[in-house]
Amino acid sequence: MVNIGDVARAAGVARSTASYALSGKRAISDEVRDRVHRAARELGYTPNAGARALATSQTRVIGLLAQFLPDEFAPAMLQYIQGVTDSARDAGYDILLSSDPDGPGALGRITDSRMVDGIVLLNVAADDDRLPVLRAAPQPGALVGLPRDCTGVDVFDLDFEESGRVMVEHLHALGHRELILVSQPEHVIERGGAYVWRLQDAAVEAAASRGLTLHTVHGSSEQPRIGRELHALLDAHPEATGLLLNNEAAAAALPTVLHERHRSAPADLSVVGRYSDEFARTFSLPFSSIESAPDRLGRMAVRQLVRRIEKQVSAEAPHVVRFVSPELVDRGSTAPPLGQQ
Amino acid sequence: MVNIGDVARAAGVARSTASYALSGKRAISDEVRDRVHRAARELGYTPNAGARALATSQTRVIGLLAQFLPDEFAPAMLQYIQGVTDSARDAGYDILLSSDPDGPGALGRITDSRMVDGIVLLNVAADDDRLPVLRAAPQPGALVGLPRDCTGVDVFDLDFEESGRVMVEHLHALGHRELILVSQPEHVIERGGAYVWRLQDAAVEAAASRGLTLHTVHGSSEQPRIGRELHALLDAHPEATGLLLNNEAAAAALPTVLHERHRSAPADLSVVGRYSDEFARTFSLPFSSIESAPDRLGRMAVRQLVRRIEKQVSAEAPHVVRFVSPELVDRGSTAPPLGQQ
DNA sequence: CTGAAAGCGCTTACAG
DNA sequence: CTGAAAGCGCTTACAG
Repeated sequence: MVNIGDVARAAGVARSTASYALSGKRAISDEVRDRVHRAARELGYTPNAGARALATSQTRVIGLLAQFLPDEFAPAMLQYIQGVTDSARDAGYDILLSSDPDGPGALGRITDSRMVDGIVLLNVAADDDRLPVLRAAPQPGALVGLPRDCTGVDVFDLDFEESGRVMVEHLHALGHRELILVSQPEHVIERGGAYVWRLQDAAVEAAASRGLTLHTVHGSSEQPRIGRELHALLDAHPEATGLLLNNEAAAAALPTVLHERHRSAPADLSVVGRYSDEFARTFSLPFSSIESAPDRLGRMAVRQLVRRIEKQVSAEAPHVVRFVSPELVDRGSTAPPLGQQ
Repeated sequence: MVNIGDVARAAGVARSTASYALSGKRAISDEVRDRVHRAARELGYTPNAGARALATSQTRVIGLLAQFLPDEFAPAMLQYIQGVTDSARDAGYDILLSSDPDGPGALGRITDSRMVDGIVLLNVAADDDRLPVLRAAPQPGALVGLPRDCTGVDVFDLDFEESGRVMVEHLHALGHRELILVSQPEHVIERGGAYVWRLQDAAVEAAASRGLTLHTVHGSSEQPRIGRELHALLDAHPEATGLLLNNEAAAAALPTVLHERHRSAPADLSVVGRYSDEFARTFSLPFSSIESAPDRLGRMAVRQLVRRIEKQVSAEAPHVVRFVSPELVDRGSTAPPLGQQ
């Protein structure tokens, strides 16, 4: 393989000159620069990444720690990965993807061996066991998801509290008085999925302050079980006129459930979910929803991470905790309840 | 950060001795070995990946070239990525993930800079423009998907021809005489998605040789359009009693379509798809299907790639083209046609 | 504006 | 069984 020595020789200059001509890090006469560039092109020169990393302590690689959890809905996960991967590429970084079930172990190995310049953590739990490792690492880290303790990392997440409020307020404004909220399974909470109760608690409070009845329940994340649960739920609360879904699997199952009950939204039931527009299209979901913005969150995390890596923001600059405001995407699945139109 | 010199000093030996003690590549007295290992552990030593790569020309990283195409069904893609990522980890390799729309460019950059020891190509087209780049690269490559020309790479794919035959034969054996096959969109073929016509041609031939009527059609890959297309299709061929789906979006949309028509499988229509069991569970699809085995294919590709990387198979050893035999997973969606039970 | 040299942190022949 | 040294391919102070 051709190295910088070959390029230098072909251009008739020293290796250091070839390096500077290529990087542009110091003034070079036009003539020499052209000769070096031509030689590099003709020989098909690409710098050796390992050597460069060794010399500069920079790899231009970002570590992406994802976890494919059996109780998470995989298609929803993919969009975060895409957002991170795409924006990393735009910023000139490659992605080292780890889905090792041993998150702390994989993270420590990747950071200690200096394979990456920074880390993006997906699927962050309230007391995420990867966080101590990340804080001890020399590289900066950005999270998608809100942990209990945000010190030492930049954090990005959907504003789940506000999402819960928006859902309730939207249906309240239309005249609904009895609602059901289907959240993720309970073991997602046990694992530290704080977004579940963040949305739920806010929804409960918003409902209480408006004198609404709100039934809360944890749905399964598996098909076809969640379908049966939805049937049971609608049977149990025949008076409820509004359904809130903070559970992707429930949203994906609902169209079939409604068909089976010969019901439709919004005629018989107003429905508001919480998922991305991409998700809605993939599953052909006709329900209005709070946009969960996975691509945007991934993009924000990478941007801030790159700023830290490239010292565009000082290491002492305070870390940010930034929430994306929920936006209700109207797909026409809500209306005033029956008898109130 | 602690390096091998620190470990050697702490253990009171030379750096070379520390290196050998850690790698076990030559005989070391028990006492020295223990001292070195203890020092490494106490200091928290992890070798610098760039330095090691520079010295050994091995990175222990595999490049994974995926493409998120707008006309591909994203959830199906994720499973291939998971299969590759998981088995790479099991073999002791990390994954560098690229989803750059400029496949050849990204591939060339990654291979030329020696960031990876080998390459896995996903989503391979008949005349894939990444293949010339891969063949010119010094690293071995493994593909998931069959290109027209397989020279210089190891290839793994589902046996789509046999899949088409199995689908037709299965329904023929049950007594069906008129079938419909819904394939992927036409532009998937134009882009080089050979699996579309590989399955279709084989199905057409199998049907012809048995005197069956087989209507073939290209379905869209978007919701809700594919749903409307399915309705139109079933309207157009009221005599057809069997439906074959080589189109994930169509499979995902079919339950709703059947509900809307007050039809069910297998009572009114026998249905056979081609997708993974994981996919069936995610979308709660009740249709029997040819298992597309994305995890298994990803695993096979990585295994063979690792064998080449680690020279367990000589560089001259002939490259393999291996097909996974289709297995029909019975979910009870096929039966003899109406009036023949 | 350009070059000779040191150094990044490893591994591995070469000596003993 | 162990050590001193060279070398992998870069970048970047240091000199001129």
